[in-house]
Amino acid sequence: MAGFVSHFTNRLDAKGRVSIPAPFRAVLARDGFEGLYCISSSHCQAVDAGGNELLAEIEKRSEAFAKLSPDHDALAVALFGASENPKVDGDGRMTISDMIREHTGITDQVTFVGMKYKFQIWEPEKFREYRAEAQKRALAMLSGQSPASSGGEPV
Amino acid sequence: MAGFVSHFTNRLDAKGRVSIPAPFRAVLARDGFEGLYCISSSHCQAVDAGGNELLAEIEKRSEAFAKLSPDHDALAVALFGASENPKVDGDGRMTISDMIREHTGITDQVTFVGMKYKFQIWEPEKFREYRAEAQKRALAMLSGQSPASSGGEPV
DNA sequence: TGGGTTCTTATGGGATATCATGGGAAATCA
DNA sequence: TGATTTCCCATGATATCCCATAAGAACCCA
Repeated sequence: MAGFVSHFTNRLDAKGRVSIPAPFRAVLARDGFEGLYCISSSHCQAVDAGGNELLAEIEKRSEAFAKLSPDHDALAVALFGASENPKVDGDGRMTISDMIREHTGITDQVTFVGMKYKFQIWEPEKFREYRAEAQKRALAMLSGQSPASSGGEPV
Repeated sequence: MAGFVSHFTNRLDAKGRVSIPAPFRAVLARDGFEGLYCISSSHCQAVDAGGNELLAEIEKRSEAFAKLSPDHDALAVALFGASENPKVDGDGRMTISDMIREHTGITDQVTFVGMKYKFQIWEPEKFREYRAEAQKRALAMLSGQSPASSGGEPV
């Protein structure tokens, strides 16, 4: 499988529920995580979501510091305090919590963006802006470092 | 096998399906990838498609950055947010998504262009234009012109 | 070499399954 | 007990599966 890829926009219903895109559910099922792991992104108005693979990545971060140390505590609060573990109902829907609403500005629609090992949850319009920016940035990053691709993509 | 070579133009049916050329299907079968991996090209109105070999190429690009960092996120959105993982039905057909339609301008016909480790999906007329340009460029490169002459980004 | 035969391939279309979404009813919480 | 959450079912739209067919390519055998 190719992990979380592509992006989808779904509607919130009157009860605050939204369908997680079916292809993403398939990836989560394979990952084996119970429900969904969510954590507010520290550098943009989106929420990171995923399963064990994302969680492992987060944990790796705090492992760099000795447990019980002030640094570790601070990081743990920042990371896990900003986390949630929403349930997924039998029809593959999650409810958007107040925390997610506040952090993302989501009102009636949700955009899910695949990022391979995780996906992000965005307010659609904010995502469009971020995406345009990300594309510019990606182009700059890739032409800066990749060995052979600056002068026109090799066939 | 020689990878994806030659090019083919097939018709879209009323349901938005199109047959992937049989020689390409043979290459994909050997590659072993589930379905098809597609990603919008950042520098022309085409979609890159392939299997594990293409995916590995894409993944290599983001490996240079630490996961969860702003750089990695931006790259992942640009790359994997613009990717898809379409199924291939029992008759070797894929459906052309809205994302591909918008990016390529495809309406009723699709041109598949072999590029060895991947192939591209084009609107036929746009491909003809691009091809004429590419041939000129190739000629210049082969006859030893300075690579700087590739200056004008095509399309 | 020629001509018939079989396979493969692209394409069409009907039947079926899946998905996103809505809403009622039961369960849970405060 | 009132409000919210969870579970379950309904529905329309879309996607998928499966089979049919026609044209062309490959094959075969005299």
